[in-house]
Amino acid sequence: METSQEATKLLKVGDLARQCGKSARALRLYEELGLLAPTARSHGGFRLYDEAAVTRIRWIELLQESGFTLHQIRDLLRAWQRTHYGPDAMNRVRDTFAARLAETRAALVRYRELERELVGSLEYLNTCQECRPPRTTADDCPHCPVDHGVQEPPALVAGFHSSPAPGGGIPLRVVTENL
Amino acid sequence: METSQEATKLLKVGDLARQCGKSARALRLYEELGLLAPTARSHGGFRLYDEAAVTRIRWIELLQESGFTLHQIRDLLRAWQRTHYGPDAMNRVRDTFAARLAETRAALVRYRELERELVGSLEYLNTCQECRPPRTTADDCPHCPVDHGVQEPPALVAGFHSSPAPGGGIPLRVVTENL
DNA sequence: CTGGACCTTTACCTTAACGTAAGGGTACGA
DNA sequence: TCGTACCCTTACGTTAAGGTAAAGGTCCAG
Repeated sequence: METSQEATKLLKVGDLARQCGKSARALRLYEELGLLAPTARSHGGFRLYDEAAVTRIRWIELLQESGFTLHQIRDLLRAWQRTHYGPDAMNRVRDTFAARLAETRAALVRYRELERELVGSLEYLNTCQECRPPRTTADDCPHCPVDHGVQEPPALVAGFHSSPAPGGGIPLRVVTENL
Repeated sequence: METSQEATKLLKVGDLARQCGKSARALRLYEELGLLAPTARSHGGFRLYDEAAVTRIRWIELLQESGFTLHQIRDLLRAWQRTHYGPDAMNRVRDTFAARLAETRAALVRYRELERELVGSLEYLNTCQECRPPRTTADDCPHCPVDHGVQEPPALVAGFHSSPAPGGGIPLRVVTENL
């Protein structure tokens, strides 16, 4: 049963794809981008992967979820492979991670702000719920019986008013002499 | 000087674009998508905007930064405009914001995890810094003088090893009889 | 040795949010 | 009445990460 190679049964793209929850197309794309290579090809040209490929693909997925693009992952991989030839490449790897960390932290700040904005907007929309339809300013809702504590509409809500609906008709073609 | 209309000087796309830090193309796109409409057209067909357009654009920008797509913003706007005809549309607006809030919170969780991952990875890479080139496992770095406290490589680092460089040459075409 | 499942490459399609260019008209100061 | 800076529409290009199709070759169980 055992050939000259290891008997660790090799996988065809379809098998590998199923095992990783990816499409065969995706795996070929990864190869095209230099992220993944089959350990061998069958006599007839079929890609054959070993178990390490599974690890690699999971890793790619993880990095993708971390916000890296496939191209960045490729660069990262290339840099790592060049660590054989000096520490510069290693530094690039570390820098890339550091940059991503910075971006991640920036994203955290932004998302926290956004959360506050959304909560505020929802609060505003909810307090105004009984004035149907609710309007953005107190002026639009003059005899509103509720004394809602929220005064100025949150920024996310403030933009709704004004500006004609673009879907309307032909926008009036005003002859504005003396622009 | 004052025509029949308000004398609030109207802006041409270019002016508006400059004032909002957008391109004229973007503003036309917004119009095409139903997000923005000029209050009028000049005799010759030039778009003419009033100051409300600035507010609208800033709002669009804010929503975009909040993770909404332009199409979603359009839907939001349409729903709002239909609040005239019942509370259903209003509910859709509120639901949309609520959904976004949920997604935002999910993103916060993900990013917090990611931050930990990245910090861990950087820590790992830094402790291994003096073994040039650093390797992922202690085995790869046998006579490393440093007793680095970090043992197993973080997931983000673990995927570097193994798998041939796809850029290499023609991958060996092994005749694997008896697959 | 054959059928059907799977594989190969090549190549065009998709979505978002614009960029850029072409070909031509407009607004307005000098 | 220019000149020229700006505007109009139409339409194709771009990037990311694949999807999908076409035309054909391969693997292997029966």
